[in-house]
Amino acid sequence: MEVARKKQYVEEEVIEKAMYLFWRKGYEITSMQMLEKEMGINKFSIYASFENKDGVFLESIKCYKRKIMEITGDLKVSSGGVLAIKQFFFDFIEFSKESTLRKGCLITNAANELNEDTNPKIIVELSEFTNNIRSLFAGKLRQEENINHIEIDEKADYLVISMFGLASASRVFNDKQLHNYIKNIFKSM
Amino acid sequence: MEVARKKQYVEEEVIEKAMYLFWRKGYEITSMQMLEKEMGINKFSIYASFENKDGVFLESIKCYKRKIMEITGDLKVSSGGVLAIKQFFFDFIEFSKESTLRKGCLITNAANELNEDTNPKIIVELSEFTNNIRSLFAGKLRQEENINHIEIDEKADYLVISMFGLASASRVFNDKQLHNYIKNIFKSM
DNA sequence: TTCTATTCTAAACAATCGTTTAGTTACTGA
DNA sequence: TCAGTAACTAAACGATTGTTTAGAATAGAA
Repeated sequence: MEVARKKQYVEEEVIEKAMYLFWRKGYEITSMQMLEKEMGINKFSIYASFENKDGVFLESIKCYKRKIMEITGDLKVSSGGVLAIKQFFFDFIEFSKESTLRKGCLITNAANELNEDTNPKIIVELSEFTNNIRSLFAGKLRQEENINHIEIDEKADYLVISMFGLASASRVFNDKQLHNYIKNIFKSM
Repeated sequence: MEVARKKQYVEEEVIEKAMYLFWRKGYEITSMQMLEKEMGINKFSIYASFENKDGVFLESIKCYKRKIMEITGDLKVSSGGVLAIKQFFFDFIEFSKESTLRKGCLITNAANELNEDTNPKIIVELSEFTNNIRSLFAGKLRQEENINHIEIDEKADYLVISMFGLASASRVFNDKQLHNYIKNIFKSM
């Protein structure tokens, strides 16, 4: 492929802007027109770089995953067991904050928009995300001394669903309620 | 107002059909064209009875509330304290079942679709629903003997958010995971 | 039966949806 | 310097969005 005119944008940069738009508005409401304005590039360029709307969304999910991994980065190396997970929960709801309105979690929001016509590629991306979080939690739980190994999978599942619920609830409930919720999640752990 | 030609449909009946469509598809995806087909009446009749799309959705939410009240009806009269709430959680996820696909909760789904342009009337309807559930749970908790009265509000809040999370999670996780989740919710109660 | 009020059908409305394309601009290798 | 190629702008595509409207059908009152 020969070199001609250079791209006037960096794909990693414009997809981050798209990601935040999808996050705030949701998949359905977000239109190509809005993406055009938010990403600061022409529709032609969007289609050239990402194929179509679903392509932009898929890359947005991957971008979101990278952001989450920045938070969970500490989680992987540090010790702390269950308490480290609890701290991640607090970090996670702070991460979803935007002025007064909460955006929840891009993944959770997308999961709640699912229907029988949803692009299978998107479904795969979503379930991969929950699998990653699950094994991350399971790894942390194994640091605990007094834990039955059979219980680890169950507890990890419980924590993943709790986090899913927390993300969803964070769109409607206030800080005090959410902190109280986290406190209760870990009461039985 | 004089009587002329009679309505060929019952509003309570067609709104129930609309409610199930919104529940399955979500607010944004559901179009007037789809509503026309599902409700079995012409667009003109829909607008005559419910003003506009938001009007149909608002009535659908009220219809959904009535359905939920049928489940919680037992909850109000019977005793059983926390255990009664737990049973309601199980009933609730069964209620959201539809063949293999789960529809979650109409209210929760709508809450997850919220953005800064959402019709305020819809937001009011949603928060009223959570308030009703909260006071229902608080009433049940007061049946428990060994409970601090200051704790009741906190625990009721915790249960409401857990139910919200359960509804949201039920769209992605399987029966076994959800039952495990419910078990863990009540472990600390 | 005739008049009038209401509900029906069906077509049309402007606006927007996701996507494509024609034509211009900008860069590079020869 | 200039031909070749990729990226740009901007307009257009058909389909569908929520909403409205013109005209036919139907009912009860006079």
